[in-house]
Amino acid sequence: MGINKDLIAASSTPLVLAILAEGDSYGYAILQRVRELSGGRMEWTDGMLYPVLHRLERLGYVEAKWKVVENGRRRKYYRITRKGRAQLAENRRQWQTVDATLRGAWEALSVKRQAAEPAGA
Amino acid sequence: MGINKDLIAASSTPLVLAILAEGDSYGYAILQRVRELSGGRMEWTDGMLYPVLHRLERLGYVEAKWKVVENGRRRKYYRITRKGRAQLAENRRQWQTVDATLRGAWEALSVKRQAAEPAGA
DNA sequence: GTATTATACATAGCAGTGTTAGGTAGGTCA
DNA sequence: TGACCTACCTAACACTGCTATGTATAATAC
Repeated sequence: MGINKDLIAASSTPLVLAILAEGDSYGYAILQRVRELSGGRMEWTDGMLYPVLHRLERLGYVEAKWKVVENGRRRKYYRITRKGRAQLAENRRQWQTVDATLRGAWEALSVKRQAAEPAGA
Repeated sequence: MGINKDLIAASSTPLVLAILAEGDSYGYAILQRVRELSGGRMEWTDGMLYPVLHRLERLGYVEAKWKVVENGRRRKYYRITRKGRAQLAENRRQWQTVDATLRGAWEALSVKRQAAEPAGA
């Protein structure tokens, strides 16, 4: 069911940056957006997201600003920086490289399987 | 240039298992196969691969056997187990879930960009 | 009025894992 | 003799997600 830890680690930065590239957002809303984008198949915990946001801020990929919403509740809004957009593009390129490699490996398997069982064995 | 650490971590298990599902292999050859499958874009170090192989063995996903080749050199061949094949299928499913989510996020961005710059601005 | 849930942020300690660097050893070729 | 490739292994380090916990306010339910 759940997505394993390494995959979460690999996807958290590009996914958060991509969500912020859509527009400024804050922690809680980002969690919901991830659930939405994944069709409910990815469920991030807030305990893992906030450290990610802090790291992105420390690296200069995002900037944070406190805001008070109508209902009096305070939110920390994050905005992607120019540097963050460059990082997003780089992350995306790397992901696609690895994805192409994995697909190649899986393809090699199915080709092999077909060769071993010719004509609907 | 290089692929970042988290992506390596996320892809190492499914990639090694997929390579072994093609047929038994050993450390050095696996490194070459990764380079080949990625078109030279992924370069694993042996220092990261051997711990991965040992972990997969500890988890019961692969079995190892020493062999002596014609030239007298010894190699440790790895074979994927039934449990390893199940893990490979699960890893593949998870990867595709995350990949679909990321592609959705990128797609949302390009749609947004087109809306902001209509008719070739 | 009070308990529960949802919103909203944050941190501490634990465990897993890639990186860097180094070590062992045999074969090939100039 | 030296350089390079093959072939395996490990240790110390740094990073980071996970789990658990804490704080606080608003909305909802009882």
